[in-house]
Amino acid sequence: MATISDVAALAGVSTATVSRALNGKSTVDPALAERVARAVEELGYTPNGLARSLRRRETAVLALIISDVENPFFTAIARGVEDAAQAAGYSVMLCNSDENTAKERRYVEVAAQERLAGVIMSPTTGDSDVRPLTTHRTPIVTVDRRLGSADCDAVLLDSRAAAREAVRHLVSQGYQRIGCIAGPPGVTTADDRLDGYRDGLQAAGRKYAARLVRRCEFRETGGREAATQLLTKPDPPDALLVSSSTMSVGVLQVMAELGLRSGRDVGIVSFDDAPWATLISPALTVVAQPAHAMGRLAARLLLDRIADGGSRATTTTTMAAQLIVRGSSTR
Amino acid sequence: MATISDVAALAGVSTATVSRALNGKSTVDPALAERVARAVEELGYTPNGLARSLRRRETAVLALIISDVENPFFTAIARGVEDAAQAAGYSVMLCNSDENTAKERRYVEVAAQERLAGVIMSPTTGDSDVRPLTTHRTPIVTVDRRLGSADCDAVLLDSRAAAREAVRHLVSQGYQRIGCIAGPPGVTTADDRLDGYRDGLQAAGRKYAARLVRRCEFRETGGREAATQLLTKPDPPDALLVSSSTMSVGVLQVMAELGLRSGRDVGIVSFDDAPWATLISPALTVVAQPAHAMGRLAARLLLDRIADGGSRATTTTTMAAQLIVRGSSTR
DNA sequence: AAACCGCGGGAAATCGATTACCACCACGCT
DNA sequence: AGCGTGGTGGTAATCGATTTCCCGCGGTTT
Repeated sequence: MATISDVAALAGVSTATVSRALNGKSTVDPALAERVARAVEELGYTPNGLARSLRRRETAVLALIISDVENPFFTAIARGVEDAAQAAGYSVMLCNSDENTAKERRYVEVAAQERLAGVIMSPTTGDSDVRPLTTHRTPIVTVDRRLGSADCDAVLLDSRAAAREAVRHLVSQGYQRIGCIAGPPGVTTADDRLDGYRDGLQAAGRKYAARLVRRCEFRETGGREAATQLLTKPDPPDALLVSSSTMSVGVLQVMAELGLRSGRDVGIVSFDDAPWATLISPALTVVAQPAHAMGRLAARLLLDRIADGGSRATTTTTMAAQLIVRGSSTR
Repeated sequence: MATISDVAALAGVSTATVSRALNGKSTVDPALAERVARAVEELGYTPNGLARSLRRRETAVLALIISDVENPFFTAIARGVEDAAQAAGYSVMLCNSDENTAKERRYVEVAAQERLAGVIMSPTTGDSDVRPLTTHRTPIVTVDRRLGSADCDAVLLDSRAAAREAVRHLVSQGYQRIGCIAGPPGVTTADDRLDGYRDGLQAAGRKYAARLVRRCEFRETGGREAATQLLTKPDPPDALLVSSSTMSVGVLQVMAELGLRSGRDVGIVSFDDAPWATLISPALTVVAQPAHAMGRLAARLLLDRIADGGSRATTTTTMAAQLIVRGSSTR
């Protein structure tokens, strides 16, 4: 509860001197600095960050708005962001939009109101509203997904190429009816992966069939529903490209319930390399994404932009995914 | 960039009226309110949250300081906290201390400086330093772990009883040399689980043997190291109680490499019910923790305390874990 | 008719820091 | 001796909201 005036009074100096002593901007007589330090110690003084930020018109806090804290892909991004931010002396406020446009919107508003230094986000849809941020010229970097409505740096994965590559692999393994479980329409990665899936089929001279495709949430329950629909009808797919590891949990559960073995009965390739991918049998073939690196890069781009005041032209960085072939996609 | 004065000027009223119109505290002439609303719209005005919080001496933001964002147990807690906080109109700043006392300390300082409304934390050690918060009377609730140094609400799991129960189960299945992989000394859950393990052995008339116990980080690599040490020596344990699902990933990897099958060769019981627990074969026996409920309760307790100004006596809530027996702990 | 009340709204104080500006002093140079 | 000059440190303005205090006005009470 002590303020800078209390410290100044106790040390017998002005508030200006206390401020200078604590921030080391200008030179202060060592004797006075010592008195200030003792007063600070004695009062247990902590500067009021709100007052400081208000006056300085800046904060050392970033927001990271992700769409699902329980998805390991996003938490890996969060780690990357945090590592880079911490190194630069910034703190990270992690916000979970839960794939919910309203919650996302709320966090965008909070970030704007609290005048945070910048925002990294994976937008729930391509046209999420970020106007509260743009009007304040708060720098934005998107990660994993694109934002159509604002011109900002983006760190993406080449989802389309990765999906194409995955299909090519499944074709090469002799699977005939390759299906796809994709994310919800409007989410850029979901659309991109579906496009890549079609590319892959086309490249192999196969026809696209809507009955082999389902779109659902990027969650375990989404994977369950989609897999149930696809695998319990006549003439089911004999291979599936699944768009996230969270979905794959649901897919694999359904397969176990139906007595289907991955690889032999249904070839599976999943996006995201999960820690458990090698614990199951057969091990899961995955499209590994460099999530940590993506987060780190996004944070660096944001910090750059904060530093240079947004003069630099916006960039889009596309990183490559890596197909790791394991047992679930080989007969 | 517009301020309340700009709005006031455009609407032709005083800043006081603008403030009153926007916050609806006192009655304002509908005609003036309308003019204000139009001016706000036209300027794209967003109130400056820093100035507001400074004046009001309060924020609608909580901090949640957890020790590992990549641990699903903690992200489930985060979900619970967020659900309760959102419902009450609060935002959550999620901070990852990474089991690192220095990072934790930093976030504690940031929370104190930013005058956040309250803090929920799982302290990295029992005597983490939270003085910056206590001097400001910022309410604290600990979750999952206790804090020796401050008197605050706590939401815990009865780790000791759960560990005892797990050992009892392993004994009943006929395992003879039951080992334990526990977390680092000083972390309350780690110590509690180890105590429960000893209780369980004692209750079964078994002797505690240090060579069957390893302490390591709550991570995959920790689990790998501990399992490697325990399982590659002569007279290895024929069952293991593992203190987290993250550790179990490492343990199961090592077992696969050594050609050991869980259940038959080495009985395994792990804390935390992971989504992949039923995907592996045999399925993993777990001590399920009500993480989401723990988070929700912690947030409610904190919000109560914020509301009533900290008059209520502190409480400690201990929740029960549930042993879910699957194949990894039966022969 | 005087006194009183309630209410809407403006002027200015306030929250707690940082910082622009200025006064002062000691020192060195011409 | 007189005059910059550079280093210190105090006074007060400032950031952008909220809130206290007070004034004026219309209506009611006595």
